Amino acid sequence: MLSSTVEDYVKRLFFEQAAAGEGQMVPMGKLAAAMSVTPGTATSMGKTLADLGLAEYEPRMGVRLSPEGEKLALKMLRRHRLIERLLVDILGLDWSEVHEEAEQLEHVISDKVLDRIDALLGHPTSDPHGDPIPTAKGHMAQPAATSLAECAVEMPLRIARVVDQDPLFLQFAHRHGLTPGAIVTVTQRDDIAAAVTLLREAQPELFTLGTHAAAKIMVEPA
Amino acid sequence: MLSSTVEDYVKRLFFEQAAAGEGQMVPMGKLAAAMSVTPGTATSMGKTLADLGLAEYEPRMGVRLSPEGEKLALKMLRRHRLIERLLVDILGLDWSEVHEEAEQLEHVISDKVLDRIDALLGHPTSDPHGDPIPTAKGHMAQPAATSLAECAVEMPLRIARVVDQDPLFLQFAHRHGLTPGAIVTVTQRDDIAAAVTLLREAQPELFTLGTHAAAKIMVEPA
DNA sequence: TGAGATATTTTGACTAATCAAAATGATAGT
DNA sequence: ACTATCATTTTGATTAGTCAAAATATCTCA
Repeated sequence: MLSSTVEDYVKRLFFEQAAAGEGQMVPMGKLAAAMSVTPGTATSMGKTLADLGLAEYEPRMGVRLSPEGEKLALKMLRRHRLIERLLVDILGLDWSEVHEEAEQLEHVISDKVLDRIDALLGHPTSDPHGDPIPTAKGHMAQPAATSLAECAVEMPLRIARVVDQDPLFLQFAHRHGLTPGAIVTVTQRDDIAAAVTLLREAQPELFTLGTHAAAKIMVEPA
Repeated sequence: MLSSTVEDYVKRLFFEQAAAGEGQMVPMGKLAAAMSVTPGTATSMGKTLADLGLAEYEPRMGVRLSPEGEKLALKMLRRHRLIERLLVDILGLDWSEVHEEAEQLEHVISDKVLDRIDALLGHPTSDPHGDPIPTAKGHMAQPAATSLAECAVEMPLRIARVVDQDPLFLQFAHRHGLTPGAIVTVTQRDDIAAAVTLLREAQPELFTLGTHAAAKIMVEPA
């Protein structure tokens, strides 16, 4: 049985590794910062992960998930995202508050219960924020990679994911109809003003938001 | 924030205290046995509970929950039992397997999520085994106290609760229609044979079970 | 009242996860 | 090639929860 601390490190490492790209080693400092822990703690945990066969650790180089570790990370992601869907679709919680809840629940839900949740929800492929849910076998669809800050203009697009867990941002996005599934068209992008103006299918008025916010809203061809 | 270990001790203490009756102190040995822990561990935890204001601890006498502690215990019971209902009614798990699951989940479900579960289930008053669910305010109905091993004969009775968490026993009970809500009539009780014979509303044949098993099935007037 | 049995408490040790701070290694820039 | 800087690792300490085993208190019964 793995501790939930170990599970958290593995999950975080997965994200850091994805950000670093292509099986790069993640430096201990990065991992420490991501886990809000001192560097020494990250080092000792790096060794622990290696002992558990979940990662490779090279002194002064960093850590990298092993195939085992990646499998675990994907399993955690599946749990997390299915739980978020349950909380929103069945229990009616707001999408802005489910991340924190799921963060706790993902460590104690059994495989059996998870399967039931999956079935009850009709085997969903994405969570409330649009993030893809890995399959039970550990396969995850490639998520949309273009944001409103860089997409083509004058072309109808579907919002695929909103990549920010901050409740305030999520509430803002919801208030303005910028949730997964919504269709929008960027009418103008002004690099000097660092702003993006767009037309939302449901509303007649134009809406402008800064590129920093726009970069968090991922789209795909409608 | 209280650790889940503390929550577990408080819950267990609540049961031990109920078994001892009337605000009696629970000896450390009892608590240790109930928690499957050495006596020394129970002693040190007793002091910890006292420090947290959850119990009174008197050396060589035992521990007893404080009003605070009782409130917490009832809260844990509410969580546990509502979660069991969710697992059975919404997720379709078997009543024999939900106890273990709930044992984990009860420590990480937030109050908000619990309220949603309560509402979704329509504010149920008992869990799948028939145990009463305390209200949010901490009030719990008095559970049925007469078992098939001691009830009146030749009188139709409703099964109110089945007091055993062992999956094997629960599966047995279910297989023979001895679940909360079922109507049965004891036709005969044989003290020498240590057996109880009963007629189940749904089935024509008589059914006999030993008093040890019968004592786990609590009934109330139909 | 004293001896033995039994329950409880104490003590010392262990593990996982953490921090602070000291030690060490690597890097880059003159 | 030397040194200043920065990242990493080590070391020693802490906390919660646990055990084993030794010490102590209480109870019972003769």
